[in-house]
Amino acid sequence: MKKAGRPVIPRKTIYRLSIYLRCLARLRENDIGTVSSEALAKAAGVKPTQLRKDLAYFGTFGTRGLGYDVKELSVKISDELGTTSLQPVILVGVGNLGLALVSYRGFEKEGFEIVAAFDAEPNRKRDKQIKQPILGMDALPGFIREHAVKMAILSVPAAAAQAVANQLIESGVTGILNFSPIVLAVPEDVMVNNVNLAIELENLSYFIHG
Amino acid sequence: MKKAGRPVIPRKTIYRLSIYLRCLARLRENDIGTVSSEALAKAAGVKPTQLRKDLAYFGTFGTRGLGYDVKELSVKISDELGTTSLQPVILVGVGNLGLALVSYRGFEKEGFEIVAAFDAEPNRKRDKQIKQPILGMDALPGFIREHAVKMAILSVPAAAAQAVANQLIESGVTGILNFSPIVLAVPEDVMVNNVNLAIELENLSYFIHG
DNA sequence: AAGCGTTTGTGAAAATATTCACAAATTTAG
DNA sequence: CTAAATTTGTGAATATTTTCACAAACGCTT
Repeated sequence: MKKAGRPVIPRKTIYRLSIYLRCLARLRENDIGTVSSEALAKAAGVKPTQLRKDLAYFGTFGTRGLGYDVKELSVKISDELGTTSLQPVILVGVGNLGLALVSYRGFEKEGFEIVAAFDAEPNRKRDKQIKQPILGMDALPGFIREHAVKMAILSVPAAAAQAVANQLIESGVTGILNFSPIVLAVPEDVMVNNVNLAIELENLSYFIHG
Repeated sequence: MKKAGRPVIPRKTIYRLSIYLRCLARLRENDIGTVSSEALAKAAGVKPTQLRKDLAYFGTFGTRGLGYDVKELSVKISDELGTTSLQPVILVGVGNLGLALVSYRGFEKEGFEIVAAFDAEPNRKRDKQIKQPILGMDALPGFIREHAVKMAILSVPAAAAQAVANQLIESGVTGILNFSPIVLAVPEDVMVNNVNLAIELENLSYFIHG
């Protein structure tokens, strides 16, 4: 969470930048060259002023009276997010969900590649063939160090999550996308993003019923 | 997002209530009868004052000098979230991810049941047997109305997402858990929770590299 | 029952985030 | 070239969320 030198960009803004990037990609597919903050904001589901403020955190890219160049803005946001180079990612916990995530196409399209998967039972019979190797947990530390892996997807059962997270961190992982339904305790310099599907549903449930 | 009810509880608080509920469940499993806001907050990864403020939105449940009764607080939060009764949920889009979600055990444990799945190609060969029926899209409106389904999980390709969402809404769905990587346009009274895995990774990537 | 130590509940303050309002810059039309 | 029409960028104003600070309430011990 340290960002020496440059302005510190709020986490929420970073989230929205990712959304803008996707909207821009669609505009590009439709051969649209320029877009106003109003149009882009609408596509992203935010207010135009918010979009402009978000961009203002790291530069000024628009042309007054005209809008933004779609291609240029894409590149600038991409640069800022650091998504220009392919990131190696590993996945730990090849159960139901893990198996689906490994073969999820959405990742590679966005510059991430799951290079290997790990599981306590690597040889267990699984419903699906995947192109990545499934390795045992003993191979984890070596692999992380050897391939300089910084990011991991954690989809192990709740009971094992903290222990596995500790292993990951000790071996050098600093970013964890956590699908386990527990709150991980991690050092300050390690970033955890939680995705808890049950909570998302519960949340929906609340707001639709009152 | 508008809430006509008397106690307007922020969305973020609702999120955290779900987290507290899970922490309390673990305390219960360990036969712990009471817990202080400090201990519970630590388990949930928040500050004690935030926990107390969150609870204050809908009541006062603690005993000064002692803390909270684990069982009682669980019930109170559960009541507030409305998770006490089993909610029927449908899933649309039985691809890679959809298939995993249908068989994900985390949902039922939390009071949700995926009662049916729908897909444009219901009879396509799939890697996995599931207990729910996979129906064609033509059966969607009828099913929703007949079973009074209010919540849906949307895991169709981006290109189809908006059209399917429209169908869902027209048939009576008011809460959508959206896994498609696009921003859905929906009426005010429909709630959408987005889960975008690529964005989560991108977000991580940003914060670990700086 | 009185005093001590603990922990809640909550107004007030601080920190963040969003929205407004409008000048400045630029395009487009005539 | 000039004027009208857009649309950005941003300081100021709001709104929201988090944190602080501390009185009040309770259990426990003696």
